[in-house]
Amino acid sequence: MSLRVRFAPSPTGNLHVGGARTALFNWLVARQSGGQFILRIDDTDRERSSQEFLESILAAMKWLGLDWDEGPYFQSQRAELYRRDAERLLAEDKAYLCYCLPEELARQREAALKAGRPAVYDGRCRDLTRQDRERLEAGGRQPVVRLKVSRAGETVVRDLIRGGVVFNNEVLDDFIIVKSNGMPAYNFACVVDDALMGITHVIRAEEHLSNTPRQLALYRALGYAEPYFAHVPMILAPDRSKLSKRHGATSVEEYRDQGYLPQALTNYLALLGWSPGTEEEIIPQEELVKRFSLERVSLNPSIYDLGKLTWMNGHYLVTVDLEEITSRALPFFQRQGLVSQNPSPKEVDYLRQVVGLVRDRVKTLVEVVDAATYFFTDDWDYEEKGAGKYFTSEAAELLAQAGERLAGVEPFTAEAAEAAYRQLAEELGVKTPVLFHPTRLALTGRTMGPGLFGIMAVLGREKCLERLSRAAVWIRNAAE
RNA sequence: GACCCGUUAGUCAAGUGGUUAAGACACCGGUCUUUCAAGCCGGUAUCAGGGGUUCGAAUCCCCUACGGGUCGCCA
Repeated sequence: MSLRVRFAPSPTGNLHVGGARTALFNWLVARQSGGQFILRIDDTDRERSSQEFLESILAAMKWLGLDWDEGPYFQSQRAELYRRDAERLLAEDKAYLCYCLPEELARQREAALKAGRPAVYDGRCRDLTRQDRERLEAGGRQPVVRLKVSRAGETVVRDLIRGGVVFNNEVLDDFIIVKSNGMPAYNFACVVDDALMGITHVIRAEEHLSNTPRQLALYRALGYAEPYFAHVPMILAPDRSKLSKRHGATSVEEYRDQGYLPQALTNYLALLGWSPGTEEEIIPQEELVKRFSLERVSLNPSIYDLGKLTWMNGHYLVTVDLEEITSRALPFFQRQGLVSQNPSPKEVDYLRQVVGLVRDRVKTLVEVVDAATYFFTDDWDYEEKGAGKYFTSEAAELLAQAGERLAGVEPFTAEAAEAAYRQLAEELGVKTPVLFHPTRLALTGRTMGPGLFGIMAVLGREKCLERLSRAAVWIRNAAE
């Protein structure tokens, strides 16, 4: 039988980096084994689920290249399935109706916690008579369904990552499987779906490990085959707390919008909690598919390190096809109004040259834009410190001469411009930096950036001459 | 509080009884250079603590400490 795994987010928030990693691990296992990756939406919480979050999760999955073979299935549309199994459990006397009110339960729980007893439900509704039930229902109470759970013995969770995890069944109680509004509770819906969908490996975050004995009890009560489990460690914030908003971006879409590449996020996330066992760090998705294994997933939670992600992003920024980087960068330029909404092929070609020039000195697509604004607009000032240092009256003369020299360069290429510049420096008896620095400032307004002659070639002769003379004028004005 | 999982440098981590305890990010230095990066070369820094077991422990066992998770009619 082929392997079947699933990712089951609940649409109550955006796709979190932790969720994304869980999805990635599932996807890798499926792709590696030729099995199926199923997407299920756990939307039984009607209050908190929203269409907006659903779309955002789907978009993030697609952006990461995590395609699914089946689904998305929606738990909200599978009520019949849960009802059928709940009724079966009731009929087989493996479950019962409970009329306790949430407030009563909360009070009991609190008291138990305070007294140092395990906070388990005492099973007081287990033996309600028909008369009891009728009386309570007449009083307007809507029952929940609870599973009868034996508290004898122990339950062993066979986990592919941590081996057997033993739980004393004392910690269990008759937990709720159907809420009073008729919706299935998480553990129940999850087990019914996983079983009915033929899920063979449940790969999920470690926070679910403590829930697993409950789910196992359900598999057994329902007579369903148990899957393999693999609980992957959590991803923590730098202060070792749960990753949250106050630690910065947490959702995949935020990273996308901040100019991170899916290649980088995928690679980084794969290495958070998993290691190939070799010295490699840069492992693209296709390679991950071949190399990934649950056995090599680590047991300890890992801390999210934005710095390393950023480094990796910088790496992918220069190694991924220029064509792809350009098209990913385009919306960032458009957002700044530097490139039109429907760019002509000529504009795109220009953009490609610009991106090619600046991409190896920045880390994100946002930085690509920041590093390249002067290619698209003349609306900037000279960097103050640089102007003080390089825009001397002598420089004005040099820039004027450089302009004259550039005017005659044919064809106007980076190589030809450089040759002309070096020759000019020699003729004037100045060291090349003396000529280069003011030129860079004149052309870009900045003291740092890509190779000077590459800039010239992309900018074009006309623009260069214009900016050179503009700088010369500026210097003379400043001198007065 | 109870239960479960965990603990190798600031961070990600390799390591499965005998290693000079890999590698990467970050940091520091050097090199290259028209600038800034990148690249290249080099450096600082790690086995939570305590007991065992053993000729020998980062590796096996126990305790403590610390961190995380669960204990919801959230998922």
